Amino acid sequence: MQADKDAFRAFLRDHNLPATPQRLAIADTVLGTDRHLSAEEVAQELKTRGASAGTATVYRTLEVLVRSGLVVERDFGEGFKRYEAARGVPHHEHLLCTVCGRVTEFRDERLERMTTLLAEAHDFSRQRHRLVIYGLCGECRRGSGRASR
Amino acid sequence: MQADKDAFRAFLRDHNLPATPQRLAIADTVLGTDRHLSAEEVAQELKTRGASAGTATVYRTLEVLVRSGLVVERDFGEGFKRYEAARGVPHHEHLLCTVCGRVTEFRDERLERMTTLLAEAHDFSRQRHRLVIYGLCGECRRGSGRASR
DNA sequence: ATACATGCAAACGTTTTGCATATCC
DNA sequence: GGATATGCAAAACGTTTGCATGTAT
Repeated sequence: MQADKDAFRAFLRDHNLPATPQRLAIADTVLGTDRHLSAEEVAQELKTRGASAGTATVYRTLEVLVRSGLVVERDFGEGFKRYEAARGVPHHEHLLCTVCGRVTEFRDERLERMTTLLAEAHDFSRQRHRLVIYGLCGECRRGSGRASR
Repeated sequence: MQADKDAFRAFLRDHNLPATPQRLAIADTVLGTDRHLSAEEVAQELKTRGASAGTATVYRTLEVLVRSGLVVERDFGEGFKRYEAARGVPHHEHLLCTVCGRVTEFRDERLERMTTLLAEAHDFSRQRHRLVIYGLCGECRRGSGRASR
């Protein structure tokens, strides 16, 4: 993910966008975790590490990160969006624990093919798809619950 | 769908909920179409047919309809929710045209099974899943576009 | 009669925007 | 120095809630 951080600096440079401390801190936060953070969580995380940025800056920087391709925006129907480091990983699906909110990723080739075929069967040309499986993660099922994430 | 409307009246009766004209009009609107309406579209549709209801009433009635099981709430990540007549149809997936917003449904048994297996493979116990395939519907691909839906 | 629904307007949580000020290059 | 970012507060968006009033049974 150091590579990603460098890539972000390069992106900023290439687009004549100032590399401000806020931008770099936000990028560090999002690119340095495999969690799927909400904008609010990003802001909190910043404070934890001593940095900090106004809400507007957080949103605006997340937008830049998404444009750079280094971060992907996700909507799991929770009423807010989450942001995930792209890590050059191709498309994948998500499992969302309905108790603790933990997000797990997985990739399945069959699914990729199926969605294309299913779309065609209904006279659609597939652009992308999104699968979220809601359920209980192992920890929560076993009652060894934790607060969140 | 007349059956559904009757079922809603029965639901109201059984739960000692007054069958107000607003509730019946909203139920008629949602149960009488196979479209996936947003709350705002429901309100507009009401006006079109001479009826009308305040925003709060629309939302509150949609909630009752969902509780009755006659309507299902959907979130396709568009920033708002849509409401779909359940029609006794079991779970199904959705195709969403990214140009005109048209929603098409389909059912696939393999997918049902796959999601359960995929969840298990990741130590999750599946509760439900949501698959949305985004793409171009036939009409929009052929350029015979239409305004919305 | 009485419990419940309605409509309005205010509150909500998330995200966006306007603008004066501060910062990067 | 000049373009661009920041932070704040206000607005926007879909949705929810409080409350005075109206209505179904």
